[in-house]
Formats: sequence, C-alpha cells, structure tokens
Amino acid sequence: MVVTKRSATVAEQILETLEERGFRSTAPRRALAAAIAEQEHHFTAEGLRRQLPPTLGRATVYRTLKILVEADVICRVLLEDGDLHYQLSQSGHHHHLLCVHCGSSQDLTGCDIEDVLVTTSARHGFELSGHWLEVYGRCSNCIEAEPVAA
Amino acid sequence: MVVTKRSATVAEQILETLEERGFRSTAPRRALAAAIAEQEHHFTAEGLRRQLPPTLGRATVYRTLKILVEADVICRVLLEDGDLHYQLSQSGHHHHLLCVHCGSSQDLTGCDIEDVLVTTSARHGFELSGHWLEVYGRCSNCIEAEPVAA
DNA sequence: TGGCTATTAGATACGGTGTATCAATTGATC
DNA sequence: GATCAATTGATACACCGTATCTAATAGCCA
Repeated sequence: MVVTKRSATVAEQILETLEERGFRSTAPRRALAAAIAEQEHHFTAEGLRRQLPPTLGRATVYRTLKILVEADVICRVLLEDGDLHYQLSQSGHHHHLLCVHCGSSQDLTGCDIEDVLVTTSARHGFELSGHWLEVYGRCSNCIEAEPVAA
Repeated sequence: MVVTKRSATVAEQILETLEERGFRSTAPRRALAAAIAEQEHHFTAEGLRRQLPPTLGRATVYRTLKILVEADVICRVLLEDGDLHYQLSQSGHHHHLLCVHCGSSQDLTGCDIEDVLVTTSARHGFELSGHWLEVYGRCSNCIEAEPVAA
C-alpha cells in the first residue's frame, strides 16, 4: 500500500490526540499510528502486528490499541461471526454498516435507533444506559459490481 | 443451586433438540444440558466447565456449545466490554436487554428496530442482510431495589 | 547540553477462546 | 451381544488480551 498524504495526516492526528491526553510520542507509537492510518478496512491487533517490525512487542500493540479505543481514536467492530476487529473511529457514539462482501464500513450517525430503543426498553421496565449495534449487508459499490448477491 | 423441576425440563428439551438434529444423547451432553439449564444468567464456556467434573474434556464443552448455538438452543451475548457469553435462547432472531447491575437478561422480540434499520441502511445505499444489537441498562428489579444508579 | 524521573517498551508468563487431530470409547441399531 | 459410526478426551495449536517486571527513553529542567 502506498503511503498517501492523507494517511500521513491521519497518523499525525492519532499522535496529536495521544499527546493531548498526556501520552508521550514514542517510536513504537509512531509506527503504530502510521500502520493504523494505512488500514483500508477494519483490522485485528495481530494483523496490525504482522505489518510492523517484529521488534515491536506484542504487549505494546495491545496496550496502544487499548489506549486508542479509550481515546476514541479507533473503535471496536463486531463482525458477524463474533470476531472483534478495530477501525478508525468517528468520534462519539455511532454504528457501523459493514459490508460483508468487501469488508468496507460506513459510519452511521444520527440514526433514529436510539429513540426506538428508549421506548422499547421502557416497555420492559428497563432503564437504558447503552447499546451496541452492528449492521451487516452489502455496500452500494458491491451491489453495483454484482447486483445479485453471490 | 437447587435443581428445580423447571430446569430439569429445560435440560430435557435441550437433549431433545439435539436428538431431533441427529445428535446422540451421551453422558457428557446430559451433564452439559443440566448445567446450562441451571445457569441463571449468561455464562462463559470456561465458567460452565468449572461447574462440571474435570473429567469432562474441554473440547467437548466447546464442541457442544457450538452445536447448541447452531441448533439455536443457546445464543451468544455480547457484553458491554466486548466479552462474548452464552445464554439460553428464545428461538429465532431476537435481541437482549442486559442488566449491567444484576446480569439478568430479557429477550426482546418483535421490536421495531428492523424497520428503522432497513430504511436507514437504504439511505446509505446499503442492502441489509443482518445485524447484531445488544441493549444495556438496569432491569425493573434493580431499579426497584435501588432507584438511583450506583 | 546533560541529567533526572516518570513513562514506556519489550520479554515473558498466564488465562481464556476456539479449532484440529487422533486414538480410544461408547451409543444406537440390528 | 456384536458392529460401526459418532463421540470423547487428550493434546497441540493459534489467537486474544492482560499483568508483571526490568531496561530503555522521552520530556523536562537546570
């Protein structure tokens, strides 16, 4: 994959966010930020690690990913089979439209799900505090390329 | 925990479902069915295993859980922290209202989420094929016991 | 510029999840 | 009761994620 100007900027943004939160800018973190910025789709910790020099410790990868999730730089994505992946995140609460065909994902913000959930939960005497939603299907590109699902 | 008449029946139902699907009734499966029937809340493979005689092999537990998920006897539950647990399932597609306080869960069927999702996805040019939704909050019992969240 | 100190890194170990393989056992059927 | 396929348990493997500990180092300050 070519390092585009855009991905370099994303990497810088990741590091800036970390520094804002009081984390130091270190060589491993710069390497990780660059690698994350280059990911086209969602990725796993181990997959990311394979794209980095083996000198970069496993614990560092997991530690940094955890920090980045907490800093809302990346978010966790639940695949249909139950696998947890990561991907660059819009900030704030949002959901994903995951294409099961090409692996791409769109963020889904400002949807009406929340309202429906509040009323539905209330009907069960439930006080809602959070939810997790992933949506699977085929994206417009894949539909165009192959109108009928394989 | 006392083995109630109800849980005995649940265990029998589990075994019956397996037999309907062409699986044999074996001593390990009977033990597993009984243990699952006794679970009050969602559980993990390892947690279940700890409640069973150590002679029952690890592979058998995971193998049987997999079969039971496929047979729709149990389903996987995603906890708020990303942990995947199991629990007895209503058949068919449904969601869970998970109480983050006591760990209980209610099944949520016939909700309006699907409709909202179809229209929202369509707006993104997305052809919806499935989704995963978990709802977290406090159940009516916990609200009653302690009206203000801890 | 050099030194100090808290942060960070990497090694390692541990526990959990889940699958594959394979010899030995066992359940259903005849 | 014998037969044979299904199942079991042991074991090994790969992956995920966390904890611990010592060595290295980033960032600050003099």
